[in-house]
Amino acid sequence: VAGRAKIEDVARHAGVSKATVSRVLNRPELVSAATVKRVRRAMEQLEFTPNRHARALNGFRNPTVGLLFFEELRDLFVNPFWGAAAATVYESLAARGIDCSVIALGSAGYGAERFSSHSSFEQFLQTRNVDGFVLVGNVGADQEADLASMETPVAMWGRPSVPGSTLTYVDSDNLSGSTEAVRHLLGLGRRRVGLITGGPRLVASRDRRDGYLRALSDQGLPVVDTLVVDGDFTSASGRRAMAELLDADPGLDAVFASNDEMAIGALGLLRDRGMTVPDDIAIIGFDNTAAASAPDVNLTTMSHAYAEVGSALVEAVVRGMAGEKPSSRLIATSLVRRATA
Amino acid sequence: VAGRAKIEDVARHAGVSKATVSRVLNRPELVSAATVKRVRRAMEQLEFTPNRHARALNGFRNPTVGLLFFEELRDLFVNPFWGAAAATVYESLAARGIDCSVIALGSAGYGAERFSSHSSFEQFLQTRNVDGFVLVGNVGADQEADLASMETPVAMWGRPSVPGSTLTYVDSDNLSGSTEAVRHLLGLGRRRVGLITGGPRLVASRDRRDGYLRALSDQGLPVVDTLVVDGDFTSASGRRAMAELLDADPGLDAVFASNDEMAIGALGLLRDRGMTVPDDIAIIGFDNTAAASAPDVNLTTMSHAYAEVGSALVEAVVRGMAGEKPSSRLIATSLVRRATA
DNA sequence: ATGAAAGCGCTAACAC
DNA sequence: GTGTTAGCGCTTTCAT
Repeated sequence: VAGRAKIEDVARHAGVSKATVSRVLNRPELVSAATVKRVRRAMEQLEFTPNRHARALNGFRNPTVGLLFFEELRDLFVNPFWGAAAATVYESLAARGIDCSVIALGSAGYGAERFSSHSSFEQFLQTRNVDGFVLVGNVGADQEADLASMETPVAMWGRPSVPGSTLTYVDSDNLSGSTEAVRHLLGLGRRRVGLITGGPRLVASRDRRDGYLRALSDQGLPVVDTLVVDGDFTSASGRRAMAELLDADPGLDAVFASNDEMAIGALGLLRDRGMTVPDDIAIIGFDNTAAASAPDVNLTTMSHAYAEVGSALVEAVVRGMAGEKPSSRLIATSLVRRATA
Repeated sequence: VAGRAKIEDVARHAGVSKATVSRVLNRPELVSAATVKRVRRAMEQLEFTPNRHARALNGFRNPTVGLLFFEELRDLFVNPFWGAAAATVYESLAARGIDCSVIALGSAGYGAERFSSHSSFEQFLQTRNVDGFVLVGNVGADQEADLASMETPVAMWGRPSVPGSTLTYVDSDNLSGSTEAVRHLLGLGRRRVGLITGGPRLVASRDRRDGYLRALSDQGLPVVDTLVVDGDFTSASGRRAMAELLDADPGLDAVFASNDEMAIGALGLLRDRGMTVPDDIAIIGFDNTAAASAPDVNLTTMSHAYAEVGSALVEAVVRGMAGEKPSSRLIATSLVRRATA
């Protein structure tokens, strides 16, 4: 970064003024073709690259959005769902030429705990000097409120947990999706279907449970309490939950797991017990992560429209950056039929 | 970003000059305690946050390093090895208060193909205005050369493929690691051990193959050509390779897979064929990714010292930013004994 | 210990 | 079409 050529050098080299060089950079149509050419050549010779900070200082937007990730960063890279989510956001950003600065708030990075007061969290974000934020992960209620009140545009992947939040969000329609998942099971003739939830804490988890309940009651089927078991979205918890379900009702014929990882954990247990899927028990997951399509898994699941959610999110921040007030969206999921249901 | 308080506002509010406010920000020891206090209070009241671009323009380093990822971005978030690698780099960066800007060069983002000439690639990187780069993924030879000649410090995860490259790198000692892996197999009394490689293209893959060869020849064992099969680091290829190996030698008693994913693919095939691991065939992988430790996998494998590699990489760029010429490092791997060998 | 003033590299009126 | 000039928000001599 030492001794980089500046606009003034280029100007001297090309025998024009700084302003002309600047115009060539930003609005070449205002400059005569010959001059443009001369200036461009000078730029190349001097290996000139504009200083983004100087441009930014003049209100030039060198758009950068912060990909704000809550919870441990490792999960961003390791948890298949969040990884896929982040990847589509990044790709939409890149397609629009927007830089992406990753900001993880897991304790290994900047622990969210560090931000006691509203203002210190906001300030932390302010100093990043990005033009917008896309939120991914499980945002705490406090931070959700802080974020909603910032002037920098923000768009969140997933419905806000705070009722009446004004935060712009894009989410998969988890309620309809899970309803469809369970209906699919019922359509297969299954009548004793269990649910493995993702715990009571997360909105997506509650939505998926509600879909399960709705599908059953739509068919006039009773909800059996012991057939609803909490997991925590990890494969190990799915395995445990599956065992519990089998204890509760050995005649169980189907299970809806609230995500693929838990479904895979459940599958593992069934395999170990020598049961066959889907003949003995049909299994359906949610998310359609990469692992679900592995040849020895081949899990039937509900898929997010990943790319669509990602680009809707990016569109929302971009609109926000343009001064508009973007609206939230719910995006349909789709059934991916594979071998387990 | 509109209407943010600036230094001048704070100065007026506190009844001092801009210079004093700036001093409070950067070198408070030069300002009287009382003034510092007054200014700080004014800052809080006005929710002042310094403008990073203005500071940068004055040579203030607001360190940001670019995490440059080659190949598809999805892999960063989805491929377990690269994900873990990126996470440790990010964490080391965060621990030092360095911002991280992710730049993926997969075709879905900014395809590396776009950069025909040396200078256009360099220029692309220049405009990111970061202070250093950490390279992750499989860097092409051309880009490796370009990167090596940049003034911005660069540190790469993995040995350069170009012989004699001056690029600073940090790598796991794949050669010793794989030698140890195969020795472990031999120590178990196995004598007919197969190798699933990651293909001839990648340096790490070749190093791991060389380790296999070395371990065998150290024991005076012959290398059987048909027991060395190419995969491509995916689970599916591991599965295929395992089948090939079994065809070549039904009496095979061990396999070293060049990464965990392929080992897991191989495990799947063996399971489907009703063979038991490790009794019939012992399997050892490489990388120690999260999947290897899953309860129903429990793969014996060679682990990278992830955190150490990540922090060595960050230390290297940081030294580079300080004007030093950092040196490359090779970091030892370690055997993680689990159920498959 | 504090203030005044000159830039950092660039953009955007406003003149010519 | 192109040049002149005044900032953008901050840091940093140089005075006082």
